[in-house]
Amino acid sequence: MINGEIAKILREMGMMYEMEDVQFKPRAYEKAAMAVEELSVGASELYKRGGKKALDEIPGIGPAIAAHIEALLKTGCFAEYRRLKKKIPVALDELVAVEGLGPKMVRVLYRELRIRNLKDLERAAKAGKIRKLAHFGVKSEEKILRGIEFLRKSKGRFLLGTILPIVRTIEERLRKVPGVDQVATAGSVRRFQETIGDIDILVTAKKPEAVMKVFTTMPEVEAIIAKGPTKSAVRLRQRVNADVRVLPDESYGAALQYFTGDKAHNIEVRKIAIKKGWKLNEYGLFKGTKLIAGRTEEEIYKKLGLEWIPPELRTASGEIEAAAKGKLPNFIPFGSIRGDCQVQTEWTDGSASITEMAEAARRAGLEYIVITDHTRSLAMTGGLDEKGLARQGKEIDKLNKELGIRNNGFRILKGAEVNILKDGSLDIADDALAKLDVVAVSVHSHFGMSEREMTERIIRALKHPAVNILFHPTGRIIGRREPYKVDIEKVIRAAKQYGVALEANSSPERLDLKDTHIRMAVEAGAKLVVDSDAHSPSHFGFLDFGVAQARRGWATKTDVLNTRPVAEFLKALRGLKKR
DNA sequence: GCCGTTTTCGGCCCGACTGTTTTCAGTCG
Repeated sequence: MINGEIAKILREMGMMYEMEDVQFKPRAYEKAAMAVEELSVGASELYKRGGKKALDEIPGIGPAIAAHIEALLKTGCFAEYRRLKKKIPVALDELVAVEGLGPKMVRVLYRELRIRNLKDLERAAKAGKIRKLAHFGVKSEEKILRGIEFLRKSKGRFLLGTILPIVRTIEERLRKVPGVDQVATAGSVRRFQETIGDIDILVTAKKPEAVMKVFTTMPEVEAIIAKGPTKSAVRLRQRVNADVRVLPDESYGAALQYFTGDKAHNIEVRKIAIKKGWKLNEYGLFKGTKLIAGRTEEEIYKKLGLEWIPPELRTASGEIEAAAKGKLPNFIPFGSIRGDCQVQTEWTDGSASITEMAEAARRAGLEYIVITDHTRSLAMTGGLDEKGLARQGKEIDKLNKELGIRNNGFRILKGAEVNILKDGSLDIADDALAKLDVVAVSVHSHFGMSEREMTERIIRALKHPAVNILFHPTGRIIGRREPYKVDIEKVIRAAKQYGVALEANSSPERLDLKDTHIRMAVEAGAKLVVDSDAHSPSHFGFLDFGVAQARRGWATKTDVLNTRPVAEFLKALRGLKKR
């Protein structure tokens, strides 16, 4: 059993205790689930090495949950889970995925209407049965139906952020198979799409049988869909399908090109081949029956008169024309972010201390971070007020003195993620904002405003002379929450006018601004920052997702302020205000 | 059920918002 599955069961335990009105256990299980999810090693590995004691030592996991995990690893279940599940036998994860539905409401729906899953829920809602329940009404019934519809739209797609670690593990495993030469994942994963449908892995190897055997017997495999000499397909426990294809060396580049897509891009590229009287398929570029390119992608694009096009750009939105003219811009390189502009700590809803986050950032190759804990009115995170910010500022000064020497000048900057209130004002007083290095603002409430109201609200905040960055400008959460209604073009123009940088948030479930908005911002001459929205030390790894998004938005290094060293970054940020 | 430079027992992050209600439970993150 893998960490994700253990975490899922622990999370479910928490929800079931919540339905039972048990105190404190829900939070304890929730925390334990998070702890397991964030482990950098497999829990089963940990258990194998150090037994139950090793599990107990994980912060957030004590003797009771360690015993549950032990049982999970040994038998796949444990008694308390079985007992609770029997009481309320519903597909909890499925039902609470509906926006606005939580464990308590699920309990009522089961007790009163015997609703066990999404199908039951939809049927009952459509029949008007839900509005008759106590504490439910027409509005909640409508909201449930809207929630189901939204879920259905995003169904079958997975966040790249959740899939990529699995992909890397599988790639590593295949690389170790004797006789294997090259391993790469194509498709939407290689294109760094926000969400992906399945995993396409390409392998060159002398003995395909060995690859297929390893691939179809991996621990992640739930079912084998197909197994042949050159192609196999499996369903993974994460409910995502994965294909592997074994190819001859001379076709590797052609297959990579063919399976990386997207469809529109491939059609355009193949049209160019046809115009030249050639044929392009997954085995190569052919003149008649003669293979003229196929070993690498570069030689295929070159033969077709194109610059090599980075995978994340292959969306048929101008990249082919630019590549034909040799005029692809110098996209912001991966790994070029020097400082992270959005970092939450345990002062609010982050999981680690300022020091831990700084050290993790330094290990990730960064030179500075901006601490941007939430402010006052975001009470659920324990948002900081002016006094809290002042105390945190002192702490940061102290840490900079200590760490500066030890860490070769690594800098921690003072910042905040200040709430934009309903009327566009900020929830922190001006004199406190003046003491910060970086003031970022964002919307966390009143998502239901009209487009005009929301746009005016945000622009009023941008006009505030202390504001440097607008965080997650559209508020979307991929697959879970639609963006709020806002005229993003107007916001971009206002950001440029008032000297505010726009965030390209790298968190795999936000990616906000999204690629098309980034391109609008770049074209409008507004400046950007790419940051991770880190809430725990491992989150600095998200930066690649944001950089990929920025590349797809045609951003170059100069468009992104935090590609600069700390002094230049601060100077550039201030410079925006003076223009 | 977890945790400990206030505690091995007694605390557990605090409040806004929504939709349902005539005073509040549930969700959000």
